[in-house]
Amino acid sequence: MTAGLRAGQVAAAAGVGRETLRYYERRGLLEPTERTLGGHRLYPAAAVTRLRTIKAAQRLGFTLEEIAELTDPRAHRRRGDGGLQSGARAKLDQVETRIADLQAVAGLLRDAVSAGCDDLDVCAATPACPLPFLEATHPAEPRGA
Amino acid sequence: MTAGLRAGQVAAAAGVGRETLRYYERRGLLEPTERTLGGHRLYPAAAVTRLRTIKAAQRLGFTLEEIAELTDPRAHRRRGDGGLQSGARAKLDQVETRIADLQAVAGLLRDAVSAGCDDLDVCAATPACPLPFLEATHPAEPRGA
DNA sequence: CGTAAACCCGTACCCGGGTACCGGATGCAA
DNA sequence: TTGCATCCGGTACCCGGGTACGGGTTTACG
Repeated sequence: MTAGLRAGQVAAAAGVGRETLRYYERRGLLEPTERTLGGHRLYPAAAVTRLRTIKAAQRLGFTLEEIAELTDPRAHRRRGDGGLQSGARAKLDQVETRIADLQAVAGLLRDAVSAGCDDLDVCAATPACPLPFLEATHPAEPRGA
Repeated sequence: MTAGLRAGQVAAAAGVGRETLRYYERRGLLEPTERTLGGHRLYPAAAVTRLRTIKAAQRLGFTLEEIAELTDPRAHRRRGDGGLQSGARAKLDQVETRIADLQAVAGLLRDAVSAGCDDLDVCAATPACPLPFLEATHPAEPRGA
């Protein structure tokens, strides 16, 4: 029966902004809380843990939507169906693919540097230019550097 | 003195949408073209090359803004100042950092899988959980997976 | 010359993950 | 009880890289 934490306390404890709490509630990442008579939210202490969990998952590369789906108790996953396990494996695949892409990009950048490529437009015209001017091998993957 | 290519021809040849041509022109990536009397754009053949160059640079992880800056002939770089060289080296650094981050993430995901972590909220409460619930080591880097 | 396709411009919308702003209402302590 | 901190809800804005829409021209072909 803890009296409940105020929004600002939870936010400070979890290292997020107060607005973020409302945002996560809208997104279904935090359950709607108890309220005071006046309508102010009262969070259980577990909410702080929950927020840390969310942040940890984000650092692992999960989107908020994925986190909501993987950890929503109401969702269509049954207890112990290994939702997180398979989610983590799938995410690991994505991350590894992404690493491979970036390693290819790094290779190209090294080539461009060592080829002494000074001007993209000029370089594009020389046959020695190592850069791939072909149509996107797979489209626009490495964008968010 | 080629007569000039129509927007649709250039777009098709470069594998981009027609809207993208206008967008790039607004962004300063394509120079304003000649126009017909009626106001339709007439592109030189080089525009297609230019677009491929832009796409290649994007694949290397440059943003449109960086590309504009690195390849704008009017910009403050003088001919042969190696702007692209140093740009490529800087970008290479960024990419390598990103790879390292992602490798750390992949390691954590592997840990989470092999630890049999089934439920984030539960796992977070156990001391055996390998996930970092500390405050962001460096904030939110691996987001764009 | 008629008609359909291509093109023009401006604007709004999309994704993800928040942040900022606002006026008004509440909570808490002195 | 008063005064100030906190909180409420709704909405708008930010980043990057485009895409979509819609009404009005213009061009090209038969």
